[in-house]
Amino acid sequence: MKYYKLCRDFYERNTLAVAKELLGKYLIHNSIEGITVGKIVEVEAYIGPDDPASHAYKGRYTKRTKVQFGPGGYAYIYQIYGKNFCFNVVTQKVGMPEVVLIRALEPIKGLELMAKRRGFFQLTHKTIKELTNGPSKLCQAMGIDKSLYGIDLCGDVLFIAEPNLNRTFEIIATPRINIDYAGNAKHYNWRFLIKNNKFVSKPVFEEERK
DNA sequence: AAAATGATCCTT
DNA sequence: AGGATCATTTTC
Repeated sequence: MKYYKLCRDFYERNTLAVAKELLGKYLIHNSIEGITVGKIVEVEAYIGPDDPASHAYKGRYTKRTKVQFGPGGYAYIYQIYGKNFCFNVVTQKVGMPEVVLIRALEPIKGLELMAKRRGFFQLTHKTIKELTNGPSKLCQAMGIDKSLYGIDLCGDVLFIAEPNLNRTFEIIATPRINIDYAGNAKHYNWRFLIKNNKFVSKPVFEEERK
């Protein structure tokens, strides 16, 4: 497969720009079990100390959020609701704790390994759709857990690449999911997804669009 | 030391 | 629509 790996310069920019440009890119994990690849179809931006939905709100610096404060292009992985992991890419420069949460992938390669990790016994249209259509589902399918916390995405284990293809698509922006506690920020359209893609975590209905 | 809180998932 | 489930953070 031909692709162009994204590195520091790509990540250390405006977070909303990075979020939108991540759509259509390939997330690749070279693990001991094998290689898995998924196309990014849904993301959310979490933008620093002023964003009430961000783990770094008001500059909160803990063992968990530490990596957010470093340079862009590193993996921010955290555990939520006990068993589930979420994978984010750190954006912007040192001292700016901003990230993009990867919320859904379209499975591209290593589907059998993904199914095995997800506990599915066979690949059908139904199970393929359930492989990576959610932030924690994709972590399970891709073999991403806390052991990869802080890993450099400019390396060869876990990284994002631009595929050598020229497909175009429309981007839809909506409010972020499950952040009702975030006050006014819950209305910001900081969730981005590829229009009409079947692998997003939650479909966007026409009547919801302004 | 104890309580509160989920950037979710799965089943009903 | 609700329960599971437990690491992480916050509060006392």
